[in-house]
Amino acid sequence: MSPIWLLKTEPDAFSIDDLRDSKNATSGWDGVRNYQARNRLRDEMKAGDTVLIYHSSCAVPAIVGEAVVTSDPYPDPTQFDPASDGYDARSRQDHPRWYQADVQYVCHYPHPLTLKQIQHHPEFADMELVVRPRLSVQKVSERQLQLIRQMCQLVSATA
DNA sequence: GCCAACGTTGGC
DNA sequence: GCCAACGTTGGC
Repeated sequence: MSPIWLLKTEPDAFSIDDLRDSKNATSGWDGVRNYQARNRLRDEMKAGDTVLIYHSSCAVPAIVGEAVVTSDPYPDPTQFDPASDGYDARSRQDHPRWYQADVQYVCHYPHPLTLKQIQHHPEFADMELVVRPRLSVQKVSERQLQLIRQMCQLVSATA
């Protein structure tokens, strides 16, 4: 079974609204600069995978909606761009260090699931968001996905 | 803005 | 390969 992903983003930098408003409602999920997150993205992410979008470092940290992976992983071009925050002088064109995948907007949740709700619900006690909050590419179980959709009053997403 | 957690770097 | 110093993340 393909994994369900939770991708963290700071809405001040790139929010789910920004994703929705991107061309074709699709954007490369660039800027992952952590090896564990990179390994997951590069080695396990596949086109068609379901994505939950999480807003961090903001007034109300929460899972705010869904997206879908629309490409297999490929090298993050910002690592080669000296003008980019994501620039990495150690990256070589023939040996990229950082990867990304394309992600397409699916929906906003009518009622985002706040971190506070997640922390207080026993079903989410073993969620990576709770146990390893800093990892920026997380996995969510099918059971947790269904519960998240229920709690956000979205029974079925059109993915 | 603070600070705890934790990932990365680099000297040895 | 160890580990201290340092940098970053992200909730509060």
